[in-house]
Amino acid sequence: MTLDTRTERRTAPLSKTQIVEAAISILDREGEDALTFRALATRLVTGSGALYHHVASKDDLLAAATDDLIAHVTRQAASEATPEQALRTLARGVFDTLQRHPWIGSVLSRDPWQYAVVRLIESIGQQIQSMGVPGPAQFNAATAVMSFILGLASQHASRARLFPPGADQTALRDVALRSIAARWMTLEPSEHPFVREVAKILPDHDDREQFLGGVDIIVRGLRSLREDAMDGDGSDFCR
Amino acid sequence: MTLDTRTERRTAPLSKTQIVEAAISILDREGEDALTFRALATRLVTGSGALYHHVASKDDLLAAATDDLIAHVTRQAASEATPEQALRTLARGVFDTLQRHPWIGSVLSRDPWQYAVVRLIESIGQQIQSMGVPGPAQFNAATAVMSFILGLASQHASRARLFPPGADQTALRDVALRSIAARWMTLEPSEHPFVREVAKILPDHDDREQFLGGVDIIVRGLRSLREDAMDGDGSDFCR
DNA sequence: GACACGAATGGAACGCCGTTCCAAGACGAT
DNA sequence: ATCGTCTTGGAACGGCGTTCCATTCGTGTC
Repeated sequence: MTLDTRTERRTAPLSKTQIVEAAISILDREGEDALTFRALATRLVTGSGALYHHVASKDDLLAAATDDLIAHVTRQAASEATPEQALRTLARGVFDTLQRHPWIGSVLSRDPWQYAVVRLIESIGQQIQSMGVPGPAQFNAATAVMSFILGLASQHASRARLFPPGADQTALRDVALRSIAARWMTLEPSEHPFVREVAKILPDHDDREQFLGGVDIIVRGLRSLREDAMDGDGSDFCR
Repeated sequence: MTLDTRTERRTAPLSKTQIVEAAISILDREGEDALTFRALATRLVTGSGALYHHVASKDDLLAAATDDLIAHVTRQAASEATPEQALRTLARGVFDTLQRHPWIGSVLSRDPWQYAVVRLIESIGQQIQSMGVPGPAQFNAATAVMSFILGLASQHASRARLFPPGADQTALRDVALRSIAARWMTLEPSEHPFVREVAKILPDHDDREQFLGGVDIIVRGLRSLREDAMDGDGSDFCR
């Protein structure tokens, strides 16, 4: 018997870029959980099986989408005057990209060897080299910065899981922070002096400022590392 | 009609601690993916439905398991002489715990407001206060350290996903690192000078040393922060 | 001691997922 | 025109977290 219910075949062929773009759009507009091969197939007016001819797996798809966006960030950082500036630009760029596409956080922290991460390490490492961090410490320093960024990434990822896109993000964030601060205030005071102190300023804090504050601490640490190395060379400026 | 196939009811009652312990044991011995409510029910000789009377969801279960283990780490750090020592002990403790129970990494990075994370922030924050970091910067500093630790956590989590437990971990790690280094060496040299340099030392590096190196950088940054604040008080020692 | 009733139990069922399979169309080379 | 290869898309598979619910146990009340 013939299947007369079979739908028409598409005329224009599918392509990986096309699929990746559709995936990014779904992720941005409907959140991480909304990206399924069924949903993607519906949006591209095809079947889920067809997608597997262009994309090896869901992880492959997510890695490709993430790499697209991270590549854009590292390109920006490459054109800064001083290495410290470049490092800050890179950090800011990652922050803003995570803000706009928070699902990237999940992907970045899923596999530290994916190309998007290699891109970031390369970019960070080049700046650390130019900063004059001594050779053997360069790798440590670069991975420390990378770890810090990945930590940020996972925070953004769970923020996105908490409030999927659509609603007024800033309002939701405000409510959520207030409720967390309230919960923290109910904790045993003698065991949680710090957290209870923090709870007071939590609702008013600025994520971005806080992140850049962290970057500043690390940059200071790197400077200190370099100066200690220079001390060894007899170039102690403080004497 | 009566169902004669129905199995016997258990005599000793279930409890949340019992369930959490069984979950930890499965996670440690068979890996993250092996923990399913079906597997857990089989191991505890019960049905999956019964578990939901003691545990709200899988996330709840994972959070409870993680909190158990993290609480142990923060308790250790609390009894150190100097705050810098305590910070290092905390970091070392987290590292070693992640090494033994790498699935914790996934859980920690899933939800930054779970109690295990609050425990860590409190512990970090107390040390940062004693270090004399100026008030307004304390929160930034604590979350920076937390971010760094979460970054480490996510790296461990994906290591665990890469090689589920059972096999010879160190041998597998060695092979994996060598293959990654080899892949990095095939990258376009002009665009990846740093990563290709790193590839040479990658197979021989020590994760733990590297992590502690990162902690050192951050501690240096914190010292620098404190000294700048003291400068403002006229206590500049370098003049 | 009989009874009622809430809590605990455990197995079946639901809805969804990523992935695989494969019959059927499209199309270039011969 | 015919064949072989690549692409398509829908159905099917196995497994997941979770929900549902008939059954059973333990306990307080009369």
